[in-house]
Formats: sequence, C-alpha cells, structure tokens
Amino acid sequence: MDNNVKSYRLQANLSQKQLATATGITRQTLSLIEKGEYNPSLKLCFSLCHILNKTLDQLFWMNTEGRDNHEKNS
Amino acid sequence: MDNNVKSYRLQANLSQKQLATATGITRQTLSLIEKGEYNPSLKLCFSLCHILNKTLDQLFWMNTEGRDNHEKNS
DNA sequence: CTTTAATGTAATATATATATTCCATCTGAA
DNA sequence: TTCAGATGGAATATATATATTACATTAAAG
Repeated sequence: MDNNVKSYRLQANLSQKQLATATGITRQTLSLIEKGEYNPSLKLCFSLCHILNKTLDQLFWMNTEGRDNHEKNS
Repeated sequence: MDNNVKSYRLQANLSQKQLATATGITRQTLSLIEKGEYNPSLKLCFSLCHILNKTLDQLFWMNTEGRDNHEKNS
C-alpha cells in the first residue's frame, strides 16, 4: 500500500488539511493513506489524482524491481 | 467508476470465474466491477493489475475529454 | 431435449474503509 | 514563554466493499 501522495502534496505546497478538504476526505484518512497504512477506494484515489493533477500510476504505482513492468507497449 | 477490466480479461481469454479466482475475489464482485457499479479498493485493483499484467492506468484510467490529461510530462 | 458453462442479479452477513472527536507532540512566530 | 499550525495517533460510529448463497437466463454441446 505504498504511494507517492505525500511527495506530490509537498510539491504542490499543500498541507494535509488543505489536500484533505479539497479532496473531500478527512485529514486523518489522508494521514493514514500517506503512511501507507490504508487501502483506499478507487474513487478516493481518483479524487486525489484530480486535485494533485496526477494519474493513478503516478500516485499509486510503485515500480519496484519485484513487480515487472507489465509490458506497457503491447 | 468505468474501467477496462472486461476488455483486458477477454484479451487474456479468461472467464469471470477464472479471473476472479486467480485474483482472490468472487465472481459476483468481478461482475459488478466490470459493469462499473462498484468502487473497488486499491488493493483489489492491484490484484487485478497483477493477474492481467497491466498497470492501474491501463485498467482504470479513463481519459475522457472531460478529464484533463494531468500533464504526464511535467 | 438435457446439460453445462458463462453471466446477471438479489438477500443477507461480515469485514473494513472512512468520518468524527479528541489528545499529544513538534515547530515557528509573536 | 505562549500560541497557532501541522502532523501522528487512538476510540468509537457509520457507510460500504466484499463474501456467501442462491436463483435466473442464455448459448453451446451432448
């Protein structure tokens, strides 16, 4: 459940409270999401993507070496 | 909550039952997801991505004209 | 005409995401 | 030192995702 939400939030110069409010969730939920201790719904992920102007892959797809690259050009 | 799960499942020549079992969910849940009447958790999305060998964006990111392209090259 | 695979759908139960409220800690500014 | 913003964390309540079970329809195969 790791993600890039925190780094993109900081890039956008937003506090947890600001991002949470803009996204329509609570600060506590966002805090747990950033810490990777949460399993958010897809709809919530979309909301975060929209506010941060990123795609799902940018925010949530961690390309570790364990995971293969899923052959993006196929 | 639209997605490309069904088309990629058919591309992989899998039945709903086969994909659901491989993913660790029930056929009913997969059926509702494919029909867009569901808000799956991110973990479940990851499982589907893994089995179908696709990324989150490939399976769940619908670039309609309503949604902007989030400036992928920034 | 049966049988079976594939899919849609509904009712209920359970697990868990999310909100709400509250408190603690830290940092920077007055 | 005091105060306010930012964050982490816990307890409880509510909403909803998901499983389970069951039944229906359609199409293909015997």
